[in-house]
Amino acid sequence: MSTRLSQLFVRTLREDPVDAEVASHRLLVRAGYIRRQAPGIFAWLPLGLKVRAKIEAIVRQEMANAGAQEVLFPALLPREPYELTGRWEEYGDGIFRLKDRKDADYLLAPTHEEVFTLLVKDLYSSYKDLPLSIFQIQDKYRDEARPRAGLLRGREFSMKDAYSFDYTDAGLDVSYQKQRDAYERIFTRLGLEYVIVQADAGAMGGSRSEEFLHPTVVGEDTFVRSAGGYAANVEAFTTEAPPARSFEKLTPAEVLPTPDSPTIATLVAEANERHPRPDGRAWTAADTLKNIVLGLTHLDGTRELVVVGLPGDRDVDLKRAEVAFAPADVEPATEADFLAFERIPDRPALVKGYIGPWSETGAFLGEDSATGIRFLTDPRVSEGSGWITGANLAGHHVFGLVAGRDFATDGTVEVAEVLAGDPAPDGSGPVELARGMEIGHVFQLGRKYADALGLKVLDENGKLVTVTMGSYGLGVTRVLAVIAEANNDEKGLIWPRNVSPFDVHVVAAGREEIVWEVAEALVDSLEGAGLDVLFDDRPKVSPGVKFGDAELIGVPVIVIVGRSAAEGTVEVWNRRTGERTSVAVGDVATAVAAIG
RNA sequence: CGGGGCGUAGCUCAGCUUGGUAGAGCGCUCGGUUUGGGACCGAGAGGCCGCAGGUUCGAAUCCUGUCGCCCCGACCA
Repeated sequence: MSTRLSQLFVRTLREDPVDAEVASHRLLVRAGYIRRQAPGIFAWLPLGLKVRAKIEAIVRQEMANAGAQEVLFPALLPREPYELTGRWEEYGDGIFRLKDRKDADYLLAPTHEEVFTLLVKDLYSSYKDLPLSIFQIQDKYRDEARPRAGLLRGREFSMKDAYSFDYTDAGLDVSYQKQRDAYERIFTRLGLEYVIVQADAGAMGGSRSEEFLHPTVVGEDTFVRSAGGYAANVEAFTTEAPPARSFEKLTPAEVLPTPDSPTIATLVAEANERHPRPDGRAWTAADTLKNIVLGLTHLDGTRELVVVGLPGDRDVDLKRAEVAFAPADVEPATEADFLAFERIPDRPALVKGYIGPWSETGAFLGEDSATGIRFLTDPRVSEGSGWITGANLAGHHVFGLVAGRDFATDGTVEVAEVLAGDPAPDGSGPVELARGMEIGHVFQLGRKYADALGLKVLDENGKLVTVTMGSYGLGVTRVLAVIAEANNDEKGLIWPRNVSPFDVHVVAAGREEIVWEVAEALVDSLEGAGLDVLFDDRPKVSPGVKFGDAELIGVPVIVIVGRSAAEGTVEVWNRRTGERTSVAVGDVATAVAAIG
């Protein structure tokens, strides 16, 4: 096949579009792959569609390898299935809803678990039909609060979503592994670096969940990884508790005056000045126990105050807190929360800046304490660890307060921020923090949807069993953007060969008749060799413009037919390395094939 | 939802402070000259200056309101 640039529906832009910040967005628009229609919604031009189709082809091959069959659901769906699982409400403002002429509710599907489940229920009723894996490549619609970065977070995006159906947990493990393997092959073929991180399975009720993240500074997720191979989303990171220590040699706790020390920084300074450590080492923030009051809003609307205690050198990571307290909503306690607490009879006052689990009159925090406020601590607050913390008395802290001896907790909680250098929970060394973009997610859903929608089959014993499911998402248009993000330079895009819109970009540079004759013949022969050729045949366009467009469009191999055409040679230009070599016309196909 | 910025030609922008009825570059059309790194000359097409009120003899410009967009944050399977 070949396409003449003079005929291709495209217009490249000389300047960067003003609304594009990240490289992939900027370049895909500039090079004429996509055009914005509305925030987070894009039209696809021929170049963009060709790349998209190549990515889809790779995905389809690997889905077939994994034994999944392709189906296609509409993007426009009725309300009922989503009503059955509660997601019509749960999604809130996150979905596009619409009504038909009879005032019936519809939505543009944000994801398709429900209808996949219902279709299987419709067709299958025996264990003999399982396992089953089916998938589609379909557009999803989410009314994002803030679409950003072009294709990286859109309101309309293409996703490959696969679902597996098994009637045993062991079967689900096998199906899950097949998809997981397929993802590894897909991203490897696409040349995309990826890290598989443990994800939070949380509110979805699943048992196993892993995300494929592509490390990139424009990524939206923060994850951690260790040199020893541990990787996890920060939401899923767990902290190893130090071993319990004996209390025996520890000195008793002591209340000391610390006026004007409502913050950790002032407390540490004051402690070092007025109450230096007996061993001569300086107090640090990590020696203090910071007690943060959080306000939880439970699903039934009730409000609960919770205090979390964590080492003073760490802040609460609200994303981790959301996971820890799911499904409740979490926010720092508000003034209204403190006022409401004050109005409860027979409760001691919370002294801001001096809150702690212990007071001279007994336990202050915890379900069985004077306040009755639930008190959870970071795993580092292990039995036998000693702390400086608030004495619930303005201007006073208690020093040497020992967990398990002087105060008790209602349990541990993972809400502290993760810092670079923290030890990985599997002992594989200290972790580093990195940014990543989620490009795939494999997820053992378990029986949540099958339960809600009544998907059961008869097993070998003639008993009805609920099917267990997995869901496996891969953002096709996001992957396209991520590839563009990872493969460009200041001149434009540089596609990997197997997703490039064309195999080779032939540029005719020069006005001599011979240039055009040689170029035409070359295009024919490359086509004959099975290559998909983009031919810049524009007659009155200067070479500089053609070279610039070729670099912008990003086909990895460019062939320049120009001043040496008469001698039967052309230049083969490796877009990625910039290297240009003179090649006899007859050897071009071989030279092109040699460039990955 | 909070913070910041911006709406003038297809694109990137100037003009607004100090009101006088629309500009540049690129792109596009026609003619000619050019042709290995975004050429040049000449002639053109193209804008309800986001929208609605108001002030004024007169508003892109001043005032009020409104809508929209972009960026950062919150949120997000």
